[in-house]
Amino acid sequence: MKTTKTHASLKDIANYVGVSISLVSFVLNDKARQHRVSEEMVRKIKEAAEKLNYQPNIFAKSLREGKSHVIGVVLSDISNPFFSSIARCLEDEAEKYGYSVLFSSSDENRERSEKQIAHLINRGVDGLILVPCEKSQSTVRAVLETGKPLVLIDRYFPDVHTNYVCLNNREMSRLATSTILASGYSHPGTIAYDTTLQHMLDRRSGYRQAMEDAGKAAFVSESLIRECDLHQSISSAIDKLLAEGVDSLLFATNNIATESLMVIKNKGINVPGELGIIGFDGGSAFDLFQVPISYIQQPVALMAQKTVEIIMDEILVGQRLTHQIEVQGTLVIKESTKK
Amino acid sequence: MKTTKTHASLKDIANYVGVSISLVSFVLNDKARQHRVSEEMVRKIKEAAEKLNYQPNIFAKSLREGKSHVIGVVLSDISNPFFSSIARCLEDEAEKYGYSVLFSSSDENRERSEKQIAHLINRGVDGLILVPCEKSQSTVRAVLETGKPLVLIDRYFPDVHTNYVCLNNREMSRLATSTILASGYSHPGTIAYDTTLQHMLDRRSGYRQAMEDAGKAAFVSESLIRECDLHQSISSAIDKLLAEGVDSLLFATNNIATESLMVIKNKGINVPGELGIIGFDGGSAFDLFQVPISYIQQPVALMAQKTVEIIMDEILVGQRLTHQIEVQGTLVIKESTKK
DNA sequence: TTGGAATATTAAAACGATTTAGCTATATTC
DNA sequence: GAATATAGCTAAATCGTTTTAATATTCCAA
Repeated sequence: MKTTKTHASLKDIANYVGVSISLVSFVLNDKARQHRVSEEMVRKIKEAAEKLNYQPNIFAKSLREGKSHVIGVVLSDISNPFFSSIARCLEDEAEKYGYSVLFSSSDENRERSEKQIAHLINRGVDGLILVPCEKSQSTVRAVLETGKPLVLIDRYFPDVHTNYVCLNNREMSRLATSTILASGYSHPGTIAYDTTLQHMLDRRSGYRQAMEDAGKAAFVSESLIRECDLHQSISSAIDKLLAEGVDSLLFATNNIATESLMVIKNKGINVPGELGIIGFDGGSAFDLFQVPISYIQQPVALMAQKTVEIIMDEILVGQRLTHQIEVQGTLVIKESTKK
Repeated sequence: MKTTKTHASLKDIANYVGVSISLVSFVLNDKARQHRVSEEMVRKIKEAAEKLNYQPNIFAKSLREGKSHVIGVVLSDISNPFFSSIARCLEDEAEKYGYSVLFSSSDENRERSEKQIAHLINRGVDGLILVPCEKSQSTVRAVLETGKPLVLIDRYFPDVHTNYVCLNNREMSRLATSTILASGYSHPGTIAYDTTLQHMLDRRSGYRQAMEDAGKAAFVSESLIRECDLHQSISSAIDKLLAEGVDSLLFATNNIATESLMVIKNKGINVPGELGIIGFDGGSAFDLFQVPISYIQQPVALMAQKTVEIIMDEILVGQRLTHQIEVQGTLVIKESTKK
């Protein structure tokens, strides 16, 4: 017959064996030697723990240590393939340290993200991993002030001194653009988000850099779009760019790429003949297009690994060096850029 | 100057105002009236709490109440679009109750999922939402025995009496198949996973039902594949089905569909002319194919809502009725089935 | 003037684990 | 034989809440 009592506690074991709670605690925390517990007692207590199926109460432990063994993560939207793959990798990495991960989706909304961060901190997370949204410098600074370990991922603020892990966005964008040029497209354009977020600025500036390097500074054709009504905006952005004589496009994110490809397909534009294309982030979707799409690949697993490494260092060791890591992307060339 | 002390406690407020801890607790938990705390005292305490920026310590609270206000979720793989969209909806629903969600990806591996479940229970989650993997009836039963609120989602076991929320798989599959037939395809086949999981059996049996109803029981062409080496298996599965004279296909999951479309594209097969197609679950990917793909749409948000509703009922009210919910899918017809 | 309500507040136990300081014996040293 | 180590164990505080039972004060009726 099962009682309502959920689990055996140290006390239960202590009573069962007929010793004090302290002794049981010592033994089960591998401090038996340190506290000179006799061999026989160790055996007895371990047996009892086994028999009573002892599981330490995590609430009590957390209360005592002031640690939850949970990391909080706020990202844009976990249903976005790029972020869900990051999520998966973060989960796997954290597990290696015995840590769990609590996710929140901010939808790029600053207020929402602030609430979520506050909520996570109240939840007692031991550290925070953030994909910060636009103009959230003050939010990030506020987190820094709490002293909670913090790592930004995918994005960073040049004017906020924090840990971060992100792609070498500028360089990858430059490389992609110069690759397009080298493939024989003379007028590449780009579509990016209309945001002040640094990773986006970097992706745009990489494009411009390549154009300058090619002596084409005069022909820089960028379309910036807001995230709302994405489909609508993309459609008119593409119209505009084509009217300007663009013969190839670099898409700054996977969402932009997906929407754009839809529009391009509907317009019946031929890729790569009429239009060359490079996207950010791969994904099976891009291989289903009329022709496989070239793309800039982000080493998501590595990014997650570095991120968790940094945060665990701070949590466990109390390390306080600032790590700012730029990981290298890979340009994956497929059919969409072969004129 | 900031002290290392993280946060103000009830004690700090009590000292500040010069009253007992109990009083502060009453006031801050809105039990002032019930405990006849004077108006003035309520004001003073609330002010002090505000001033000291009081945040209740969740560990202490959890230890006391035996509740964590966290729900654990074990699903196949959070980086799979279907599950990440479920994840997102679960997150949103749970938030309405002030609950957070802890995700784990089992990779359809039973042992892995068992560890994760144990880990989540140790973490003190108040309930579990599971996408159970094959042959994990005993695991599910074990969870039931702990008394933890439990809801299965997407899948269920006919021989285990649990809460679950899933699609009317059989009916949707039947409808999809009969729609294919009605569109003029005479020899539909299906590709599904080689598993004993009920949702997959249902999807297959729906197909067979439709074939029977159409008097075509004789021509039932199913290819079952294992999840490993998905791409390879799919390729040969399609070869086999085509050799059998299949002129249209129903894919039992989004992963199967994605892989299959890739193969079909590479083989240069014309859709819908040579081959009609219906998939499970939509996704922007399917719209990038040569022709938009018809698909069975699952009401993911509704499923998540029902799931969380059931589990919160058990957690908060202690309700112990068993809810077994089948939600209705929608057949979305696009070009891929228009012969 | 004594007893009983009603009001306003507090003390203390409990949740379960960790850890410091302390208490017995017995063993060792000079 | 007295002083001191040492081995083996326990008591009790602590983390921050919640909640029950108790206390103290006032007020009113009998």
